[in-house]
Amino acid sequence: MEWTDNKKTIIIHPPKEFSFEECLVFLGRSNQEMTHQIKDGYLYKLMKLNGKRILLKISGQSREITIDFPLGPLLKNERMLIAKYVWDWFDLERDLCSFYDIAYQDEILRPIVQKYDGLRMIGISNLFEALTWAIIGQQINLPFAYALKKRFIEQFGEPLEFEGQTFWLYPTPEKIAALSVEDLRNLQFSVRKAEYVIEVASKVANGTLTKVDLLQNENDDEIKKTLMNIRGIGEWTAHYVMMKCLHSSSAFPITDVGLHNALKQALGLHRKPSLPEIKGMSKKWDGWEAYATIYLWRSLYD
DNA sequence: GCCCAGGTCTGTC
DNA sequence: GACAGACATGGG
Repeated sequence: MEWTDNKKTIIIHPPKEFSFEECLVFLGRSNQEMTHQIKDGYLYKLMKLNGKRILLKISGQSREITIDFPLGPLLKNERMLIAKYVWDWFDLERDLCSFYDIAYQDEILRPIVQKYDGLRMIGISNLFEALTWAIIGQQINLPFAYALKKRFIEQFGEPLEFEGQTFWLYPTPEKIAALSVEDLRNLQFSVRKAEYVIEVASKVANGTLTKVDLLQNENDDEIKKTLMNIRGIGEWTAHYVMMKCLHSSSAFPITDVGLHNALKQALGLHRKPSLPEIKGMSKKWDGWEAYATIYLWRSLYD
């Protein structure tokens, strides 16, 4: 991790293959997003560290990311944890050179990685958030998924008012574990989805499901098995969470509808590619399937 | 009205 | 192991 600690401000020094602007486009893809906000080119993120609320105000220049703390100065240890958080958020530990090498050899990926050069896998560090967001988004269109998440956060999350804006902390597993199915039905969750979310909340709240434990697994296959033993987590969700939360570059939500549409478009097909076809073309992406997916998803919204 | 959305589970062959 | 049907709702 490369960063400079100026006490009031932190400056992150990302590796060369990074574009703050491209990441900002991704983060700004829905105006219903409540887990962060973008205003006047600044990215705001509210988080809680050891019970203390911290608001990050982030801006990107060509070779650095600057983080300010509008709520007041932080302790040295807190600043280090925040630097680490942002470093992981933008997946800056990863060396993208070999991905770009592979992608430039591939007819499908080449134009896309050229176009969105510097985009990185934006993470969801909070396991509970990653899991529930994935469950919420299952089988419904994205705008509706965002609408559900927005209601979920506004109903059960924690707000912070600052300079006329409201920032939100994601609901805690403890709070959600105590809900009834009916509480979530009121937000237009299906009965099934409500059950899944509450059950996952219970597991996280009672400590039987943790990020640390998941990362203790031997390999991605073991992590996947562990996740898929949980009700509501199938193949797609397991891979999504491995990408977004556990930093797996080879996770591959191959059944994803968005991925299918992106490939259809990239290849100029009249139908969506079949699973065997996708397996065939993804052989070239070995080890980088998650990044291929991120770039293909990106190609869908502009 | 019909089909498709960031799928998963259950029951059946 | 493969496959149909149910699940809830919104948009085209």
